[in-house]
Amino acid sequence: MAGEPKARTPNRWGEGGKLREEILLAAERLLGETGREEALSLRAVAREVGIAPPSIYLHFKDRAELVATLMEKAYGEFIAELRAVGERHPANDPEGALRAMALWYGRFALENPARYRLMFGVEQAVQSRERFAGHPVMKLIDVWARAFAACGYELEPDPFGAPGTPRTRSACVTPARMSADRRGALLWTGLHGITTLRVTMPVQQSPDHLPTLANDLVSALLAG
Amino acid sequence: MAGEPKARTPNRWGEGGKLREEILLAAERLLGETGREEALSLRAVAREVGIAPPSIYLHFKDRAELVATLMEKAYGEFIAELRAVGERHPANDPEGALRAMALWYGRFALENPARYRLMFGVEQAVQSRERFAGHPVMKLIDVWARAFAACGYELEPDPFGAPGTPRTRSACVTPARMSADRRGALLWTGLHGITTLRVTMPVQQSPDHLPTLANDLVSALLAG
DNA sequence: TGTACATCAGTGAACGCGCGTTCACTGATGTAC
DNA sequence: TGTACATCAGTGAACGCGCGTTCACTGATGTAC
Repeated sequence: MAGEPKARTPNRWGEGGKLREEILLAAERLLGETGREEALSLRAVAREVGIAPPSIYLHFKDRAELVATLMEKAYGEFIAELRAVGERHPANDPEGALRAMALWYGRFALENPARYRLMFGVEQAVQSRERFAGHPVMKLIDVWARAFAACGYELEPDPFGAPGTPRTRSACVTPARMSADRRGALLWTGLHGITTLRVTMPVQQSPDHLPTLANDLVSALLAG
Repeated sequence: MAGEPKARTPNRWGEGGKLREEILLAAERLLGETGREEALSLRAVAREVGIAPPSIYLHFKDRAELVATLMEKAYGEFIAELRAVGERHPANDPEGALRAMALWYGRFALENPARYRLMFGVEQAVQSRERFAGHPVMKLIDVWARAFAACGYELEPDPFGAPGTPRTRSACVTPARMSADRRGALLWTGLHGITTLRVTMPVQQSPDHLPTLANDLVSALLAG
């Protein structure tokens, strides 16, 4: 009935690592279907791969380690692609690059909601400052800041240096000219807001809604 | 050891409804602690109230109905309070009202993450158009649009009228002057992005970060 | 060329857990006659 | 004033489920002597 439940033959000696990849791929597949990391169970992954549940423990310490691995993979691929989108634009059109990146970000979030949630969902909240140092999300913040810097705005010296670094007052009150970092943060958070609300609420479904909002947002942040 | 496990005496005749309120309050309390609707179990609620799990079924058809009730309550209170924040401002300072509302929105999200998630979390995604008609979130969209209208921007005629209502081209491409509705949508999504990312990533924890970002966002949207 | 042993890849059965929900019930309070 | 009955508020025990994880194991492949 249910296909071949016990067809699997063990990998050869030294090829045990192949199963690790199979597990990761199956987990990504399931995540794409169910949408929520919390709904991803080891037993479901095992079923998807066609192995016994304990076999997963040959490659991952526990469920948490599997999820962490999925997350790192997702971050790595996402940031690399976002950067690539910007770099594909001619260097003399930094604003176009910014718009293209914003649009790609929005599209990715809408087309891959599960992956997006895996990275930026509340479940994945970074608890401690220590774990945040070196978190891949810092690379993302940097990508946005540099994209604005390319448009002529100034980078802050070291926005993530020592915690409690005193900031000048002009950086806390609305400054005469917002830094590239702050513009980047506003763009990112704005895009995040647009896309997560869009996933949640199917409001104003016209297909050009996302591009329009994203474009308006970039325009607002390129002004002044 | 564990207090009084069977102290409860039944309510009087006609006062069965009291338990319903107790259940809702206990569920809200638990939600505030655990943070995630999915982690809210009927059995945990029953424990919190001090009743047997089946007693919940005297007042709610099933788990889904309990959660739906919690959500409606949260929306009602949230929107009423947001409106009130705006109305407390003098009528000749609509921009100040807008800033106050934006700030209150951000504070609420950060201080009540569980309630916020209950309303705007991805788990609560509105599936169908039918269920969206009359959804409380439309009231929220309206509140923002009217707040911008008070600042002198034009309201769209009927943004949520018949689906597929043809829009003028100038409303889809970046228009010469953005409508109050679109400004409202950008502000809402921007605030949503700022706050959800803030909950997730404790980046740049300086206490005035949220006010500054929110203020910058409002400024950007009041320009032009 | 044989054989004992180590290592590898993977499994079957079981554990204890908390869950949503159903069922038949208990005991107090009201009502009809 | 009594009594049979209806209604109300709530319970105890059980159901079947899927879960993460542990345990002792199987059987094939390599290695030392």
